[in-house]
Amino acid sequence: MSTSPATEAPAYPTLPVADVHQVLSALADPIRLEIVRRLSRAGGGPTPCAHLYDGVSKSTASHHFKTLREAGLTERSVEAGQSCQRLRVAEVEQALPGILSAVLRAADELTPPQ
Amino acid sequence: MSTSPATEAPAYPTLPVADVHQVLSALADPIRLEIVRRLSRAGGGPTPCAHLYDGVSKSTASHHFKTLREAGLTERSVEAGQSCQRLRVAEVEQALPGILSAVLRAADELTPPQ
DNA sequence: GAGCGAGTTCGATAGCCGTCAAACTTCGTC
DNA sequence: GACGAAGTTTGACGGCTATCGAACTCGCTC
Repeated sequence: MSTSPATEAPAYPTLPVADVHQVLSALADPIRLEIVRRLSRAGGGPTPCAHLYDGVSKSTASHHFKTLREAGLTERSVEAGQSCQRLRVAEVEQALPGILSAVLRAADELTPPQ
Repeated sequence: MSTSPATEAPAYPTLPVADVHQVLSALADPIRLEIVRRLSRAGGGPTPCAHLYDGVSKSTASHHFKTLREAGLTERSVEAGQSCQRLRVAEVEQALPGILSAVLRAADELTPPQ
């Protein structure tokens, strides 16, 4: 049944940062970690989905976006008609201090950005 | 074939600290993270296997020990006839600075020790 | 409003992972 | 040497998860 709100849709809810297990699971997947890296490099602003992944299908990427969102690592927004993801740096840092920055640093040492 | 060294057995080889993906996967499992927490609380010394887990069978625990060892997080030794595990704090800190300490801190906030 | 492009959802599938019991190994002890 | 305790390995099983194509939805644009 289509509710189709006439005013505005909050789209997808932003969830609280999950516990350490769920966050580590989310970051442990190479594709998801790469998404997080690109979001981080984008400076914390909303980034269009299409810029965040390579080598997997759209449906797979969408699944990973959902996983990251459910872990509270990202949130979704819509900018000029296209779906964007944003890394919730401050919220994650507050909930799980030091983890995100340490993981991003380690990933950069493994495979430096370009 | 049993080589049975007369001098001393290095038992199981200590592996290098694995990449960030494998380490995060190892730490993402609740039972393994609890093992790591107990090893950390033991002050970096070798700790008998039996003190490191509850609620799972010996074989499952042994499987988790192996996973941690393969990620380079722990190493095995034998003290007075019983098998012990040791958390490789310094090695992990050097390979992946900040990750282990941040994860342990987050775990302590989730469920404080006793 | 017809068409299009970008994302998401839906099934379906294959592989991985956590779990256990049972068998085996290796100690130490009687 | 026989027994027992502590760990490990093996084999099997169930559930979770990453993946894809196809169908669907939602905004734009013409």
